[in-house]
Amino acid sequence: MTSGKPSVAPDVRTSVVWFRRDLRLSDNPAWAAATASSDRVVALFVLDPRPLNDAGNRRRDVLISHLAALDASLRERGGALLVRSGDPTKIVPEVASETAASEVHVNADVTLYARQRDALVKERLGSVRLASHWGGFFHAPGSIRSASSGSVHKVFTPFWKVWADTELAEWPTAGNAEVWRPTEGESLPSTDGSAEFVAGESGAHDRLSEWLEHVDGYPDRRDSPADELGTSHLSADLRFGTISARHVAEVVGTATPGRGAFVRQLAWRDWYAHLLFERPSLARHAMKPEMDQVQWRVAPDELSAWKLGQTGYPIVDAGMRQLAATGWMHNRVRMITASFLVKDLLVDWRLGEAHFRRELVDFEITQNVGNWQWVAGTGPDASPYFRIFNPVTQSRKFDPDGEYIRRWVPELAALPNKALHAPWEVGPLELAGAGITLGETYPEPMVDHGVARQRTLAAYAAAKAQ
DNA sequence: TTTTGAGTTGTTCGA
DNA sequence: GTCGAACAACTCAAA
Repeated sequence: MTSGKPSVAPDVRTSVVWFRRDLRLSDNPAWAAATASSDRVVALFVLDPRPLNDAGNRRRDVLISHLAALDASLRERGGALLVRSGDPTKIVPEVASETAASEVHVNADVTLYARQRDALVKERLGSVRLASHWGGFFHAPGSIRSASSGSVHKVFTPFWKVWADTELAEWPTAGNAEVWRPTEGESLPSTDGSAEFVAGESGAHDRLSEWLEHVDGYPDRRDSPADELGTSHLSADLRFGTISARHVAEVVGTATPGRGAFVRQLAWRDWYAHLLFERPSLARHAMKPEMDQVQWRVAPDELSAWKLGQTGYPIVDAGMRQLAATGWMHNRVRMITASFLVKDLLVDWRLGEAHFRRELVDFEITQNVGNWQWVAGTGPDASPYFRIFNPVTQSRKFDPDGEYIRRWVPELAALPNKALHAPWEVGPLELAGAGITLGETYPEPMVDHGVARQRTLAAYAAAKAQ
């Protein structure tokens, strides 16, 4: 042993658990395996500037809050979280060496960046074993395959049938290793303290309990953006791994139609992870090459108006403002706003994906890319390209009382429901009665939907003809 | 190998 | 107001 390392009794077996997006101790295969196979474990988190730079401040703050909660849980067990900043491919082997660890345990991630990073860490660890587990999904990426092709299903429904019929892989059971922090490490960066939620896995479990009281209403309420209890609000917890998808699915079960419908959505989450794991190119490219040939419009001002919630279509603006204000947007409205960017403005879906990537607290690349490609009609089992959402029809159907629009576009609040979804359709007198002047207090619609629709159909048809 | 059935979330048009 | 067809044919999965 070289000098400078802490002297460690040779019969003490040490493991490092390198946390990434699995910020929990229960139901965590990497943590369980390490605590079962070792005498003591070091809990490490590396603040890696590269993915952090992709994140907006809000997601960064949520991450830090969850890390603080993880640290608190570890302190209850007599240890603490070791935090280091920098390049994990250097830091992880350093920590393994400093602690004389014989194993490093991780839960794997599907992204290309994560896979290349982990491969390099494995190489640099030398004789220290990198033990990789899957903890973030119900079924591990790559484990569900089509019987006929041997690869991932290209259509969701057959994937889902196999997914539901496949027995769960067994996860390791946790042991009693001591939680050890060898050095003080760095302290966590500060947040602006505005996060008004209970962080960590206890918060996540509370949110699941709350959801269990409403999940039976899911099929009827999931599409109402004004309804705070219509969806689970668990997306960010799944993304940070403060709760496991497997635990959620097992607790919810399939005993009622609402429960079955909700668990089916977790299968969608697994499917997009399977797809991106098998085909990393989906992060940037359409499933079929010709769909990459759509001549997208270059329209920075229109993209900017969309981001700001100033398109003149109230439901679109409500959604974009909810995103800007909270880092979250209701699923139905994600579809409407995304469809508006791609199919009304004919702007490249990747630009919308990049905006959501920065803004969403629950951003996860597999889900973001999968869903944007679904809306754009470019991905596997996507919406057909000629299916173009009408933002006014969607608004009247899913926000009939205008509650969601009034919440996020308050300058329109005085309009009666009949006029709220398409204010340009009513006369200036009625607008004036509500204190509105189009083009001044609220924008004129950026595009005529009928015209935009024809433009998009033509652009996609031209791409397909190539 | 061939056949058959099926496919998240829609919109528009005309009878 | 309600209904069915067209959108556009295609690919995938499994028997």
